[in-house]
Amino acid sequence: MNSKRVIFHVDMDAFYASVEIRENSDLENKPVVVGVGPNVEKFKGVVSTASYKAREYGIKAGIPLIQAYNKCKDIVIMPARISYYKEVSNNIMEILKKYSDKFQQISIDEAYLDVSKRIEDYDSIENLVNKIKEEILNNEGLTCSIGVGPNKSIAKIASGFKKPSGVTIINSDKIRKFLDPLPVKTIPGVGKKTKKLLAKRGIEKIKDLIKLSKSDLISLLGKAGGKIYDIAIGRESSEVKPRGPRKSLGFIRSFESSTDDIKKIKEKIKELSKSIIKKIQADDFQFRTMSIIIRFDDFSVITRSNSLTHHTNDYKVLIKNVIDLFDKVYDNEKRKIKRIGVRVSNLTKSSLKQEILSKYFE
DNA sequence: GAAGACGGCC
DNA sequence: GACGGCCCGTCTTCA
Repeated sequence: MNSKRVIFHVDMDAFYASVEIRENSDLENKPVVVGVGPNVEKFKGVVSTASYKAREYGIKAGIPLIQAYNKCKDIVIMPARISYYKEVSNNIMEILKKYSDKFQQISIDEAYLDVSKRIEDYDSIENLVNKIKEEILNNEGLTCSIGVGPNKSIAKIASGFKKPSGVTIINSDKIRKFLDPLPVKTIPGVGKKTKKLLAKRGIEKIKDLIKLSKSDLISLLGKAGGKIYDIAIGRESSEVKPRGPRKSLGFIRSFESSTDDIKKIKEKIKELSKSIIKKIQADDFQFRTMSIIIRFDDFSVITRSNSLTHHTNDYKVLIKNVIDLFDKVYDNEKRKIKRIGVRVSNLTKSSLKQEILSKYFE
């Protein structure tokens, strides 16, 4: 019996920015930034993805566009075209599926491949990695980084180790050598907040982290602590499994400047609701829970939600509930609103019941 | 179970 | 100081 797995994590390099550069060769080697927000031309918004050239100036995902501009006056800002990036993504995911026994898409530009059955030795890993990189480059003109490891977490950390267009292969006997010196932040699930919490206790590297027991970490970080521990000791063992159906769907939009104009806000809520219904119906979903998300100009956020007893995909039902939720909140609020969102959850496929029933009657 | 806050990702 | 989301999933809390 050989239960040793070989997992690939494939991660596209600066995906959105790379697609834009592919579409326009003038942008090559320029500090390109894909921006999202209410008016990216006027620097109202944030960086979604920065090209590697832009990163040399300290520009990275999440920072305000105006900050990015201040770091480099030559930046080229491209508004995000998510639906187009999704098309490109689909092409890439089809390539990756072909080369895997089990496949799991994680996000628009990331996936896990379980390739255990296709691998006999180190050389065959290298061959497979190169084949995948080559096909993506030839077909789509894009580069990716690939991490290889005995489990998903190590593969993921490895793919981020050398970028862009990197390949990092971690054999089972090199796990400690690889993980020990890495900062805790490289562990998936450890963000700014967890990093800070650990730093207070002098824990900065993964080798510091594994000095604690699993129960120490759980009492410190809650349930997440257990997962983080397993990853740190190299024993995370979750399966590569196909992505399930989505659990929620929402749209969120910022105003160019904060507003308390109720009419304008409700107009936006209707717009967002309409988009949701359109998408929900196209994908043949129904929902049972509806939420609004409000961000005020002081950056505080509140969400309010409401569940029905049955599923629906009706616009009227959504808009009524969502406007009610908004009215309830905004009655006693004087703060201006910067961003508003609508979200539906508790989704089911409309046709699912029929499918199950028809199976019984076959 | 429902609701709401929160964290992480590109 | 500036500030997103064709952004979602999960954790926590309370009933």
